[in-house]
Amino acid sequence: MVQKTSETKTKTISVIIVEDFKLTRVGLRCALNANDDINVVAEAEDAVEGLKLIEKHKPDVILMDLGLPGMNGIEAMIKCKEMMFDSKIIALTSHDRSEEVIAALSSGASAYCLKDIDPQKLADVVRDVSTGVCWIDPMVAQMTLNALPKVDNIGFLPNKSNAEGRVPLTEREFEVLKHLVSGKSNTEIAKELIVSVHTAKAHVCSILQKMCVNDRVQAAVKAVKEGMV
Amino acid sequence: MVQKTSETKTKTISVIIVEDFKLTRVGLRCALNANDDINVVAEAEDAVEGLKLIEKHKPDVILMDLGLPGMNGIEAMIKCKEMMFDSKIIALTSHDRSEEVIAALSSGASAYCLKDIDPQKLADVVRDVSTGVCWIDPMVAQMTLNALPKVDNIGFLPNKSNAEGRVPLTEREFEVLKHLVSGKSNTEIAKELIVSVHTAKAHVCSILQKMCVNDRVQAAVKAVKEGMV
DNA sequence: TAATCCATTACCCGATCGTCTAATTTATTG
DNA sequence: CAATAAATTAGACGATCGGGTAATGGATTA
Repeated sequence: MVQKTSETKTKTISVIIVEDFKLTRVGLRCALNANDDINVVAEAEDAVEGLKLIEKHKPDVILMDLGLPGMNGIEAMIKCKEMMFDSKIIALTSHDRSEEVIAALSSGASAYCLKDIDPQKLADVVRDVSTGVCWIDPMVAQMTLNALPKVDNIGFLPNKSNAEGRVPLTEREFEVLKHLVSGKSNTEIAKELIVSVHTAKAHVCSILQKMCVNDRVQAAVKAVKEGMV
Repeated sequence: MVQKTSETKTKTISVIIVEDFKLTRVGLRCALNANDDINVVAEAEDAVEGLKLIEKHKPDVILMDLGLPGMNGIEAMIKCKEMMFDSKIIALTSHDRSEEVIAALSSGASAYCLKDIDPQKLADVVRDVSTGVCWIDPMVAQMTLNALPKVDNIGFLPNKSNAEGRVPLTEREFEVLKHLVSGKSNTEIAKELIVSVHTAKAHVCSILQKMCVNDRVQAAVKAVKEGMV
């Protein structure tokens, strides 16, 4: 039994595998289940089935093959992000085409692994990703970094009033924020959370103050840009 | 003595630390040298000294603080990349400003760590990065991924009912959209563009329809996510 | 136990929003 | 020239928003 080195949490990480090749699927499951802190809770051989299982199990991590029949992995990830779980997605493929890598990572994947990855390394990635880390395979890391907008700005003075005075949102407020970002009105948010409109408004007000913005549009934009949701 | 889990190489990873705070420097060195596969070969307290040491030792991995006195970490990394060693750089900072993260990663860093990282985790990152992995701290992972060009813009998805049925915005509408994304009210937008509120409202209405959204929040989020602004 | 934070609900009020209809002017294109 | 699209302005409507203030119950913490 293999143990983690750095992580100290003991919580089991639930994983769903979406992969069309049965053999690969079995391989992935075995490799991951060999770790007692990782538990493969379901498997799917296509995106549609995968999405159902994801909605049902709300796993911590999703292993998503990109070359799926029918709906491909990219589309699946986009739909996956529309459902509002915070499952982390690992894109798994044998391709190293730049467009596919960028497409995957910009569509919801937090990690990109090539299929020749060492099984034990994959387990490490699953752990990393479950904590929110972005992990990109060496073979495609450079092309990904190259795709980032270049910054000519050599104006980096430590004027960060940002991280300092930041007041953290409560869990409930985060829920509200997610709905807010999706464009819901206070009434709709209230309906979603099964509370009164007054409550929703109160949360929104609190969010605006904590995020130091004047209205919900600024809050939504800031949330998206800073990856809060 | 801590051992790696996944990696099987036995080669020692040489590391150079560039960090102005002596205390942090000592902490980093101790944390890393506690691993027998990692060897801190040199330390510098500013970028100039760091570059000299890097040229001399050609380390596998460079731990680069971004907030250095004099030449900052970003500049140092750019100069570092001009020398053509394949040293991998880990940007180390306590800031989580989006611009700084993107700047670092697009200027040569393969990894971005916040300084509150678990020391043992940092050793894992050093190992990962030495193999070419791109590793990004959970706190800033999402904002980095958001900075990648969107799928729609790279035409990965062949179907795209989106790109086809999409009605293009006029120039004026784009102007309005930018202000809208920045959280301005119709009145403020009107003032900016030196038109009446009615005009601003008309444009916004038109934008909402063309973008197939119900309100300005959805428009703003969509605009940001799709990199329209 | 007292204090504090959070979630919840409620009411009020002015400001803003989104949609509608309708009109004028300018520019471009057929 | 005629037609079309874009930009502009206007008034009016109901819906929604954001900011106050205030109260209650539950949970956690000092």
